[in-house]
Amino acid sequence: MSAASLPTDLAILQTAPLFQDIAHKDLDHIASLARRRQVGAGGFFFMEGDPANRLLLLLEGKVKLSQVTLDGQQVIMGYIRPGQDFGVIAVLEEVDYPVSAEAVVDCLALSWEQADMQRLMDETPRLARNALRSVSIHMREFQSRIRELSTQRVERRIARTLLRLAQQTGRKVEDGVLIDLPLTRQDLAEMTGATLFTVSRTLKRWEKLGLVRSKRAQVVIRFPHGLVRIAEDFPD
Amino acid sequence: MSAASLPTDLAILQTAPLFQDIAHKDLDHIASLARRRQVGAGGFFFMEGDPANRLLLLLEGKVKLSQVTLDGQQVIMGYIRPGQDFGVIAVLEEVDYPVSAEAVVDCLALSWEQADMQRLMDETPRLARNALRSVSIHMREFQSRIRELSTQRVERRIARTLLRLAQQTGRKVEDGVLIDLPLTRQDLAEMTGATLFTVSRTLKRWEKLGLVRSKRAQVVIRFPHGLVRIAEDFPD
DNA sequence: TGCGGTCTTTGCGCCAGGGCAAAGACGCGC
DNA sequence: GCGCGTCTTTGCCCTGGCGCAAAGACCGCA
Repeated sequence: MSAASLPTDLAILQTAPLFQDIAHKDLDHIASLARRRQVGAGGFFFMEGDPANRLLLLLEGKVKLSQVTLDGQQVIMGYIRPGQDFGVIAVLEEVDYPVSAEAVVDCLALSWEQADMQRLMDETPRLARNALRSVSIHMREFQSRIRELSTQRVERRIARTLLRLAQQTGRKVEDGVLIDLPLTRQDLAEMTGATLFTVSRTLKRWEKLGLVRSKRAQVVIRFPHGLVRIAEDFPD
Repeated sequence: MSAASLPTDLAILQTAPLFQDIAHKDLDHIASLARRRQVGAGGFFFMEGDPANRLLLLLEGKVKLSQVTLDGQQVIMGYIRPGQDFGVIAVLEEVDYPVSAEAVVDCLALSWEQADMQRLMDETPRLARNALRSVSIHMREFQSRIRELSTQRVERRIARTLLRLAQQTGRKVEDGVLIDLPLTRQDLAEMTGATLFTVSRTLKRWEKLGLVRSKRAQVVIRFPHGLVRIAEDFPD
């Protein structure tokens, strides 16, 4: 199951924020401790509530992090793209994953066992600091979402969410920026604290205004400035 | 301005989660690098947007962490109580504090400079891990709030918030649990994503049911179970 | 090429909770 | 003990967005 790292792995490790400024030879050692794991679209790397014992780094694909409420509603906490780490919480003992990690397309990831990663961090303090940065960045984003959910109305939140997604996983296409994820109305609703219906109506309205173009599970932003205007915090 | 650590400081450091499992002599060294800072009620330890260059540990008092939206609305991200750290983000270079830290009563804190704390973490890996845990705990709480804001209605969110506050800063009094903070309706609104008015109406309703007792800037929970019932996630 | 499952749209009704105004109530400082 | 500023309550109106139902649209698969 586990394998010696391939050259490609090392190349990605070098660009991953988690391993920023780590010496080349250390990186080699780190890579040798990793295990590769492939998960098909729809599969899970781990589930909310599982004991957190492995830290992961995505090499290929897209991973959705989400929680489920007791009455079954899903809430999407974010998406992970190649080069990003997830499950960092696994460095701490005695904790469970607070989210589920689902492959939304076919995925490939590296993973490290808790004890190994702890040892690595002890030997390479810079690694610990990088992990702290990774978590802090997520925290910032969560703070923004709390602020938005507390103070802004749905239309604005949807606009902001689309812009954020465009920035993170956007891909230039002929007539705009394609959000390069299978993204249903339902998904958008679960990211914005709205309902599927409201999202659908909102996108339709924007489509008529020429701001976006959308199909089944796909959104293209044609006129980002229009969305920015809607998303702006300024009182108009 | 800076001073040799007092015996009392050491005592608190030993109980602080940030310094859990740190050897006694290391703690001594850590304490010697700390600076003490006193801030009166209403004053600020730092403001949102300031360059984050000091990590703090609260010794006495209560600190409110909040953000302000561009149009001036405040959102409360949480309260810090003695023994807890804040501004941990200051370990990272080139970042600003994402929140403001206001003393809601007279406060006393220790603080460490960025460079010192980085060095300490390099020397004492356990310290880095503790910092990671501190941030992770906040992150969990933020995830909960996002989930709540996305899926639950106001009454429930207020109930949950009161229960959380009671657990964190509650003090047993004759007829229930006093939330030991100056806590206005406005504050509660800023923690729950509601309006001052809705909070006021809700508390009044609960007061009539005998669940709480409240005065100007003060709430006492008289029948926690009642609030729990309201806060439960179960579909009734 | 047709079938079934998933995703999307749209109409209609409804109500939780926001916004505003105005009148208390409290408590601190002088 | 008075006065003022802050906090709280309450009434009234209004609407954004949810809930539901039902009909389409799209896509992959056999």
